[in-house]
Amino acid sequence: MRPAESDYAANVTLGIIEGKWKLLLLCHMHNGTKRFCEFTSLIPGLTQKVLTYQLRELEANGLVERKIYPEIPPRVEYSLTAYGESLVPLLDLMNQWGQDHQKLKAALE
Amino acid sequence: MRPAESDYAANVTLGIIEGKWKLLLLCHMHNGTKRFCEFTSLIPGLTQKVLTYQLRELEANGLVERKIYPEIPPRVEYSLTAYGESLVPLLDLMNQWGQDHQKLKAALE
DNA sequence: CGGCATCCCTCGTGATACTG
DNA sequence: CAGTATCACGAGGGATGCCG
Repeated sequence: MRPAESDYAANVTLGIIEGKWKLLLLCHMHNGTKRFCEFTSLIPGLTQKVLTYQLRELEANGLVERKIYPEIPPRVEYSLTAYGESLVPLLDLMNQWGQDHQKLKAALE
Repeated sequence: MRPAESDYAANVTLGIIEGKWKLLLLCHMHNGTKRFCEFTSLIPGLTQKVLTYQLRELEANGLVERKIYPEIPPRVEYSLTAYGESLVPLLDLMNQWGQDHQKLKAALE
C-alpha cells in the first residue's frame, strides 16, 4: 500500500482503497459476510496470496473484520465493520462515475 | 495506468484517478488554470517527467485540457474540463473521508 | 480449508541529462 | 519554459508448492 504522500487527505483514502481487488472485495462484503474461499470463486483471477494480503490490509485499516472459527475444517469469515460501511457512499459514487464513463466511451465509437 | 480489471465499474474510476499525484493535480486545477511549472513549485517532489506523464493520462481521459500558447518562452496551461469537474464531488468525498480517517487514527494514540 | 514461503516479473515512479 | 530520453529501482502482483 502506498504511503500517504503529500498532505492531501484524499490521497490517504486513495492509499487505503487502491489495490487491484480491494474495491471488489469491499463490494462483495457489503453484500454479506463471506468466507475466504468464496472470494476466490467469486473473483476469477484472484490468487490466494494476493487475497490474503489485501484482506489483511483492509483489516489493518479497520474496514474489515476477520472471524476465525476453530473448527475442522477451518472456517474464516470476513465482513465489513461499521467503519468499513462508511466507505459505501464513496464506493457507490465511484461505481456510478465509472459506469457513466464507460457509457460515454462506448458512445464515442 | 492500471487497466480496468474485472467489470466492477468503480475499478474503472480507480484506474483513472490512481497515480501518486493525480488527485493533487486535479485539486490544484480545480482551484484554477495552472501552468506546467506551477505544478512543480506547488508540489515538492514531483518531477517533470512524472508530471508530464500524469497530465497526459488525465488529458487522455478527457479530464484535463491542455492549451499551448505558441510564444517564446513557451507557455502551456492546464485546466479541468467540464467532464473533469464531474469528478469534484468524488474528490471532496475522498478528501472528507481521508480527513476523518486521519483524525480517527490520531485519536487512537 | 485457509493460509504461508518463495521466486519472478511487470509497471509506476524517481534521478539525471539534454533539447527546441 | 516545457518538455523528451535513459537508466534504475522497489513494490504490487502472479505462479507454484507446502503446511496445520
